[in-house]
Amino acid sequence: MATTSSAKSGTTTTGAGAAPTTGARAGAAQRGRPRSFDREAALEQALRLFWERGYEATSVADLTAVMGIRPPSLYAAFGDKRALFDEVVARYRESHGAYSARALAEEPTARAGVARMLREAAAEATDPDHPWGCLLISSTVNCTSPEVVEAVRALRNANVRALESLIRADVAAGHEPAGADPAALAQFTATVVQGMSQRARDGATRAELERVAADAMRVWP
Amino acid sequence: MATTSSAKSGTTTTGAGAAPTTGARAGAAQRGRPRSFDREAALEQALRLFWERGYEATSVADLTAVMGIRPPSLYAAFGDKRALFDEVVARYRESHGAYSARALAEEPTARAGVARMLREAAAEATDPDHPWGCLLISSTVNCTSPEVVEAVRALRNANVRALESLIRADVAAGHEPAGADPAALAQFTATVVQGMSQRARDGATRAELERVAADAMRVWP
DNA sequence: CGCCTTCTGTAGTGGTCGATATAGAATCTC
DNA sequence: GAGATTCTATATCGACCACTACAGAAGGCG
Repeated sequence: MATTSSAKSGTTTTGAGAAPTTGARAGAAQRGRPRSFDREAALEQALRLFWERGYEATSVADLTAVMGIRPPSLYAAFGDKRALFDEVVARYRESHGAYSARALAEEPTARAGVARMLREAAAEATDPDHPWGCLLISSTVNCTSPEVVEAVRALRNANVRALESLIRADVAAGHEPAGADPAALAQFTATVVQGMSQRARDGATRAELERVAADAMRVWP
Repeated sequence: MATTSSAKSGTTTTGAGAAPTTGARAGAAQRGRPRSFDREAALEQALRLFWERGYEATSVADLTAVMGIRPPSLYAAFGDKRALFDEVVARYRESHGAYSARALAEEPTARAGVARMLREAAAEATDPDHPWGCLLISSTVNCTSPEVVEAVRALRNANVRALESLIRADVAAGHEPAGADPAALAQFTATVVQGMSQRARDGATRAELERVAADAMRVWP
C-alpha cells in the first residue's frame, strides 16, 4: 500500500529531486549556479518540523530557519509550501512510515502482520529520536486548506481499505478463522493505530503503547 | 471527573457569565448599556467553530462572523481568544462531552461504564448535528501555543488517570476479574476513544464505530 | 574572456493575524 | 434631566503570513 515512489534519484548535494513540477532538471548536465545546500537534508529538516507542528502551524519562516536556507531557495527547490509538504509526506511514507507496509507485506498472515505493525507503531510513535506520533495522522488535523486535509485523509482511508482487502484475502485463503470480519478488523486496527499516535503525542510511553498493541490483538477471533 | 463548573448563572440575554476575569459583574444591578447579543448563543457558535477547525485555525474574524458580533464586543465579553477558548472547553465538557463522565458514574461497574462510554462515543463522534470527533481531542493537535496545548492535554491525561482509578477501585471491590489491569485497560480505552474521534473526522460511520466499540470490549478479561 | 543559465540574499509585496483606540449609543443611578 | 457606566461600530495597530522582484553571485559553455 505504500512505497509507490518514483525514482527520486538519490542525489546528495546538487539536487535533481523528482518533485513533479519544480526543482528538477531532466537528466544530464546541470547548467547555471549549482545549489549550495543539501536538498535531501533540507527536506528531512522540513519533515521533522511538519511532523512536530503540523502543516498549517509550520510557517515558511520556520521552515527556512531549520532548513538553513532563504525563502527564494525554498521556492526554487520545492515549488511552494504545499508542494514541499507533499514531498515531505511522500518521504515520510518511504522512511519513517514504511514499517507499516513492510509488516503487512512480510508476515505470513494478516493477523501476524497487524500484530507486528501495532508493535512497531508503539515503538515508532514514541521514538525519542524524532517527533512523537504519526505525521500522516497528526499533521493535518487542524488545517484550513481543504485540499491538504483531503489529500492526507485519502491516504489514511486508503490504508484502511488496503488492510481490509489484505484481511479479506487471508480469510478467503483460510488463513484466518471464518469468524473474522475484514472490514471490522481493519476499522478497529486503524482506530487503535490512530489512537496510539495521539496517545504518544500526549506522552504515553513505548511500554504503555506496546501493551495497548498486545491488548488490541485480543479482538481477533 | 467532569462537571466541575462554577455557577455560570443561566442568564439568557444580559450576560453575567462567570468568566473568571472578564465580562462578569458580581451579582445584582447592571449599569451602563446592556449587551445587545445573547452571550450563551454566541458562545455556542464559537464552540461549534473551534470544534470544527481547532483553536489556531479559527481566527477572531471567523469567530465574530459566526457569533454575529464585532471584535470589541468579543473582547469585552470574553477577554481574548484564549479565554474564549477556555470557556468553550468548559462548556463542551458540560454539554457534548458530558456523556463520558455520566456513563462511568451511572453504570454499576467500570466495565459496563466503559462499554456504554464507547458506545455513546461512537454516536456522539458521528452525530450529523455537530462537527465530528471530540473537541478535546482534535482542537489542539496542531497548535503553536504551548499553554493551550498543555491545558487540553492535561484534561485528556486526567481523564485517563480517572478511568484507571475507577477500574482499580472496581477491581479492588471484586467487581472485575482479578486479571484486569487497571492502567492497561485505561490506556487501551483512551487509545480507542481518541482513535474513534480521528476515524469519525475521516468519515467513519456511526455503525462502523459502534462495531469498533463492541470489539474493543473483547479486550476486557 | 563573454554569455547564458541558475541559484542566493536583500528587501520587500499585499493580506491576514490577534487585539485596540476612539467616539458614539444605550441604559443605569441620582 | 445630568452624570456615570458599559457596550458597540469604525478604523485601525504592529506583527506575521505565504510569496516574490530584483540584482548579484557562481557555475557551465563557446
